[in-house]
Amino acid sequence: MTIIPATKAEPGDTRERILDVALDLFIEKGYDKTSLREIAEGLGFTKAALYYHFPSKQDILMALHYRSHSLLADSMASLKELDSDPAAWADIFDRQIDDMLANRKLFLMHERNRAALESIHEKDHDQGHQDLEDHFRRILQNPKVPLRSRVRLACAQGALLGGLMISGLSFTEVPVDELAGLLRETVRDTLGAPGS
Amino acid sequence: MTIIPATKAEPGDTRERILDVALDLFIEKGYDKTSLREIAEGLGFTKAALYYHFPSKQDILMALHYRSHSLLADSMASLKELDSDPAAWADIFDRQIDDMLANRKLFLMHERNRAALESIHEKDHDQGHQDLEDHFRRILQNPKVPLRSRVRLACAQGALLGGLMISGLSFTEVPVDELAGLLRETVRDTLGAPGS
DNA sequence: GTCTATATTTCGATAGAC
DNA sequence: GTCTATCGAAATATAGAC
Repeated sequence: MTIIPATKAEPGDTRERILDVALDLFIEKGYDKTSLREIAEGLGFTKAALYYHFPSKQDILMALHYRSHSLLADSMASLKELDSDPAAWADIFDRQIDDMLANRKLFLMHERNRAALESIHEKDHDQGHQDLEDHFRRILQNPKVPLRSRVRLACAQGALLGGLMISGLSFTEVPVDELAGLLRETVRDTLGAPGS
Repeated sequence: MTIIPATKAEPGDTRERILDVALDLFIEKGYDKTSLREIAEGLGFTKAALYYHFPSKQDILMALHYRSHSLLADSMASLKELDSDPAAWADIFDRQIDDMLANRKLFLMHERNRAALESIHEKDHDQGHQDLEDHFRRILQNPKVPLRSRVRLACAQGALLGGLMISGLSFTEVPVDELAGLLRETVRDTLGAPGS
């Protein structure tokens, strides 16, 4: 398995088209139950042709993972404050909400293929691949952070994912701005009042 | 595929032992990447013996699904109020929190195998199989319920799942009562003040 | 109820022509 | 860049003995 950087070539590129088709199928049927044959059929050519663009099926999933990874780069930049200061969490979530809403499908895929993603994630130690979720996990296990704050952090992350997942399916007609506002206010309440 | 009722025979029953082993493996590796051979090895006998107890691999997953289904039976009973009265939602979640905390593994499995569960869920129309999540989905698509309430409902469900999932991994040493209290208060905030 | 085979299928991956 | 053809592995499921 080789690591494929998340470079976006010009649109219409076969490589990107493969990822788009795979993304839809991974959401609809899940990674494991999606065969390369199905992906190829969705593109109008055969299974073997995929291997010109991706050395393995896992690399297709990896490439999609890197898409979301690069999307959250901005949120990642401000992660250092995350450990020490629970009061700053809400702002970080605010930024995340925008990123995620703009790319719902990517995170829907992530949500529906946790097992598959984690199994390739383990083999990723060669790269300095610091994941947003890894960072969350570390905070949640940090005994210096009050338990109450940790529970609320875990719930806030779940609330955001839950809201996005449902919104990706049920609230497609609602303007993103309105949705973002509602999510922001809800996540803030989940995190709790700063002085509570 | 046949439907297997969630009857609990006496403990030590092979059937239940199979489900326990399968539950652990489905959480750890995911349904798709867990082979019948692995399940059988965890029990000390061979793959073929499983087929005496379950007609197919999917039926093992189904049986586990029915376990969680029966666990939420109580919460289901009070679901009729759910559509009309957002103020009553918090109470229903309260009941759910207890049920889910007492059976974290089951819902952890559910969370990590959404794709697999949904694919068998579609073939389940023969049974009058009213799912809790189905019911939620219906409310979330009901235009009579204010959008703000629907978003908060979706987020509350996500918050609960997120909290449980993390707690199932990180907060194992925390007493359930304390955890339940924190989750209750957090979910309430996620749903929002009754009069807000 | 559990075993030893074995049947059957499907899929990921490769080789090599065009 | 895409094709045909095929390999090899792994998994689900079955048949029938004990």
